[in-house]
Amino acid sequence: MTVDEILHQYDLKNTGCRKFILTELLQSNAALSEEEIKKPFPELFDRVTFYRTLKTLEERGVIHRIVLHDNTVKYALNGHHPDQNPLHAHFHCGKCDEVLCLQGKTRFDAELPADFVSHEVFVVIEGLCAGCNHLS
Amino acid sequence: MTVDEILHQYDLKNTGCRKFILTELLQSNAALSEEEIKKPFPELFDRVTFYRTLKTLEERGVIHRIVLHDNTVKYALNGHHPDQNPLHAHFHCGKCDEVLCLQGKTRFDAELPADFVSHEVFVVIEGLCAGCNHLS
DNA sequence: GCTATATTTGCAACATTGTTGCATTTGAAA
DNA sequence: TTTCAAATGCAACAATGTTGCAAATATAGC
Repeated sequence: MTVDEILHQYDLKNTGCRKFILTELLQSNAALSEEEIKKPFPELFDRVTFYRTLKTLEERGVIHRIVLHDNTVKYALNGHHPDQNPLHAHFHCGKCDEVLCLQGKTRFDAELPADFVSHEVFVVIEGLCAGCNHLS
Repeated sequence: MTVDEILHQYDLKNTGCRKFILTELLQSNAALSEEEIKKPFPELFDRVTFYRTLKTLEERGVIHRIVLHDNTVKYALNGHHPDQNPLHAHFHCGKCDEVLCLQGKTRFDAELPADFVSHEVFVVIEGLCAGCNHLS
């Protein structure tokens, strides 16, 4: 799946900022913060353009936001197929700060109070990744 | 459990801002945002004092932060006994914005990649509470 | 390839929240 | 009552979120 194909599939114009963001996310298998995405060319696009482009990509379902417990935000591409799974689980390494999506492979149950309805469940696992775990 | 008892138990000075915040949290069975805590007396304490007091109370283990998927933060008292449970689950009503702690009553499993270690798990369930569910 | 048009972008400006330093005030122990 | 570490208020700054508007640009139709 190329960047151009993704943009076409979601009926989005092929603009510089979108191509840049999607290219960075495609190259990385970890989720990236706005700052991490910008890193190779910090001044290439205006702050506001970046902000609005990320918002658009999220609203159209191309990417999703991951909010960590320290209040920082990372972004990752959605799966190619529209994601029907209401359980969004991510792993955050407290040492190297890397964030991974845990697709499937997770299970969550909750007894909610009577008449409560659950729409989506967001899970963040804080811990150490394999690399950082070995170093310690 | 009174505010004074809590402060004494955690070996914290009995100051105005601390008493105010803990009183508000004790009265509410929902988690509260900084703004919601301040609501009755918005100008009673300086913004910075409020910020630092919340930080102190969190560091000392009196309260805990809940980071929602929309990036907002709420605060709630910890249980009286030091919380050893690494699973922190909360419910957020998307309509009335109320946040509840789900103590126990939740179960989470994840197959992490090899050699990954989990320390804490933060869960936020987005949905509708009983009241808002009935109205819709 | 050219034109028209809706969309995207950059800039300025402002809002909100997080954060630090420092001088003053205050809680509580002696 | 005195003393001192701790808490508070103020000023200031940083980071992030957000809006309005004019200029630039992607693409659909000719």
